[in-house]
Amino acid sequence: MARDAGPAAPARPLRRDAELNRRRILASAREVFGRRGLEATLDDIAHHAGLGVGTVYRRFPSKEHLVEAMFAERMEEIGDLAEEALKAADPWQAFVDFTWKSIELHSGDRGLREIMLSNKFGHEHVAEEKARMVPLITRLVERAQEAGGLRADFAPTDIPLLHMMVGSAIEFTSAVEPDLWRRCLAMLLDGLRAQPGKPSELPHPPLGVDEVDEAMSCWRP
Amino acid sequence: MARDAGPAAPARPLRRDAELNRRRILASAREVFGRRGLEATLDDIAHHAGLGVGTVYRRFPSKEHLVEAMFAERMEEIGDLAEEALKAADPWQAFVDFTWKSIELHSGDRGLREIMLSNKFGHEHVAEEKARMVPLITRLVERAQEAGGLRADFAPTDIPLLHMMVGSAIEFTSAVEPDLWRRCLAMLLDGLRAQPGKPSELPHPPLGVDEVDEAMSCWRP
DNA sequence: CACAAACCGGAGAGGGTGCCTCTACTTTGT
DNA sequence: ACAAAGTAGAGGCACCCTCTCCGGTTTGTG
Repeated sequence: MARDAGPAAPARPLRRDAELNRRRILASAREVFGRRGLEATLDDIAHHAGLGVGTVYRRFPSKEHLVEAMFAERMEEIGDLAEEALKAADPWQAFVDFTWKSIELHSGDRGLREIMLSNKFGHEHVAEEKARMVPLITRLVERAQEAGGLRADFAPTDIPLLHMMVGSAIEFTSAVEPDLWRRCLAMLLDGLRAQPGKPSELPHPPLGVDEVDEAMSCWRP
Repeated sequence: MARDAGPAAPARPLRRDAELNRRRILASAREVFGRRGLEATLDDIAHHAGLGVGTVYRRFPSKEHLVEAMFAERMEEIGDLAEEALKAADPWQAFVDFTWKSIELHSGDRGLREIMLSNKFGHEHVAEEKARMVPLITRLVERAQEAGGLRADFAPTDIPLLHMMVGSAIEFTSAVEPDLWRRCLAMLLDGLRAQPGKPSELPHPPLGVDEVDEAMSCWRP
């Protein structure tokens, strides 16, 4: 509120090596948070970047700050997706496309999923981005319903649930068959149609029995 | 393998107070594991039972053993459910009923969900029970498909995924609206029909916007 | 080139958690 | 009444994470 120097006041540019390392840290964080979720430690991120922990803390005051810096832009992408979807001609198709694309964005990034569905991590920027999406998604849902594509009893607040459910399928199978969530989402979407016809063709074959076993061995609550 | 005295060799019955406390421990474990999942500590369980930790360790050699003792019978219940469902007349209805009932069994018990979907906890007995269920569920699925109720591209290995997905919805909303999973499962099942008609009536109203927010605040990855 | 400012590495402080043990004390039941 | 069985819960041990500190290195400017 009373922060004098805006974020666009880099008093002096970073030294060349420092700037290079800053980028290394962000790249490493993206990968490590993506794979292991926000529970990954800054030590992990530092070492994965080939740096010491101190270097990370010199650049980012805390883990929170790094997380915020990392995921602000990715959240924006999802918001943009919703905005774009509202411009599409066919409202049902727009809804379906938005769902596929937004989950596609999650799919490789466990950290992003956690940020989106929990309030415990991001702060201002992340919260703003979430708030921006509420009316967009509401509109998207209403349009799809008015057009008779989406079942009338679906509610905008079911969207996070949907992301949660598919997200858990992603987490469960990612070690074994990282694209299997497409199968789950396709079935789910079949259940959301107002006037369902034949079941749609599933975009991914089922797991084998042994793969289920492996998934159960990798997954931890 | 070379364990001489079978499990049915209680050399001497427990002292009266000890037996009472053993039951207190199991009851407490059931409740605490159910609410907090298997990450709950034995200290928590002991204190919730009004006992000291030492008492718990006198009765159960380790946390693992307590978990195994706790959940063996509940796993059996689910297996029995599948067996029973195979006797029902209408194969599709049998499939649907089994799904509702088995998830109903999970719904209040986070520990049970974790046991079922992860291989990291139970040992022998739990694994046996899981193995017993495989052919039962396969048969249940095949019958429902042959009867033309269940979509033909559904696979028995999709069942754990389904449990996973609904389970995550339970976890996400349990603090806010513990029965909301019924809504999710109803939509999911609509997506599994071979010849869907109108969408089924949802058994639970949607969350409110503020409830979503609360769920996001309570939920942790 | 020389030198101050900026930067790096990583050991370890500080604070936290959980499993399990150990012993002085209490209860049971013969 | 007394030995055997049971109990409480403090604390040992091992582990983990965030963040700090400081001796040594790099950068880029005068």
